[in-house]
Amino acid sequence: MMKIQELADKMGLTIHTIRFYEKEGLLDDRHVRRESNNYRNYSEEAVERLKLIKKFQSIGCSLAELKEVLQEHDANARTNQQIIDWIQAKKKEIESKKEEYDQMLDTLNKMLEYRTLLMDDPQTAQEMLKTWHAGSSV
Amino acid sequence: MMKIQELADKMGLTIHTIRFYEKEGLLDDRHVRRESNNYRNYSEEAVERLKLIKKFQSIGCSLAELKEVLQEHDANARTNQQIIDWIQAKKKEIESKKEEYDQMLDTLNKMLEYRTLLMDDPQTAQEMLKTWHAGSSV
DNA sequence: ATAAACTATGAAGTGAACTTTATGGCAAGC
DNA sequence: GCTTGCCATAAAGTTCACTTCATAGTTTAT
Repeated sequence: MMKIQELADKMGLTIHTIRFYEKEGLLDDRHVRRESNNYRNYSEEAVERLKLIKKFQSIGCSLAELKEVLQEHDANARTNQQIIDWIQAKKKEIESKKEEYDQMLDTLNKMLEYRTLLMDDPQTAQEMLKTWHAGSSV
Repeated sequence: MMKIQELADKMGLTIHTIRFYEKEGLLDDRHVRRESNNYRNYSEEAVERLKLIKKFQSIGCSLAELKEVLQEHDANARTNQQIIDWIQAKKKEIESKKEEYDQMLDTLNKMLEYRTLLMDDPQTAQEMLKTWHAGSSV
């Protein structure tokens, strides 16, 4: 049984964040109870809960999504196949975000190519601009 | 010379966004002037300006960063070498974000491996859990 | 002439995940 | 018994890039 600051230190969170999670319904009375003085009192399960929250955050879950996932986790409501499907959907989500970054990198590489050429061979660089039809420089 | 809705249509933006950009200092009187009725009047330079804004947004620039970049662009204040350095810094920024996503994918792949095994060979999956020391399931 | 459509302004709202502020009740040490 | 420090709550603030709202002046079409 520990108080909020102890849990915060243990988990590398602030006490504000922990209270915030509780307000958002990510913790319930398996994790927090009140002492006679109204102070919050956390069980070991709270530690595991916060680890789980961190794990799901680390795979790109929003708190809203996390709340759903945790509710189903608590209720043991999903079959293994459903979980597999969910993981694969999450993978696609992240892969498509990665592709966005790849496009940014493509653009940046083109800019870099142009700028590098501009140092070494300004004439050819000029040609490049026309080819690209890149109106306002790069 | 065009009015705001025409520019918005041409650029695929809303009139609100265009006014917002002006308020943020991304457009100046080379791009917008006022008619006698106080309506905004946009030049062709405005079109180019918005294209430039879109280009920089597409490589992951915030509006704040964009503002800086545009000011220096307007003043012709950066050498080619400085621009090259900037592009490379931007690339690193984006690559590190990509790495975060790679880590998420790693985790998801491990989860998937475990869950798949759990369907095919529950016993071995149990072993896996112990090896991972993954406290609260995966 | 009147309604519809476009323009203007400033302020407030959105969403996500916290953080900060304001205010005040307990507790531990000296 | 007084200060220091931890605990409590509710509400507001933060960041970003817009969007929405409320209100009102202007222009165009019928």
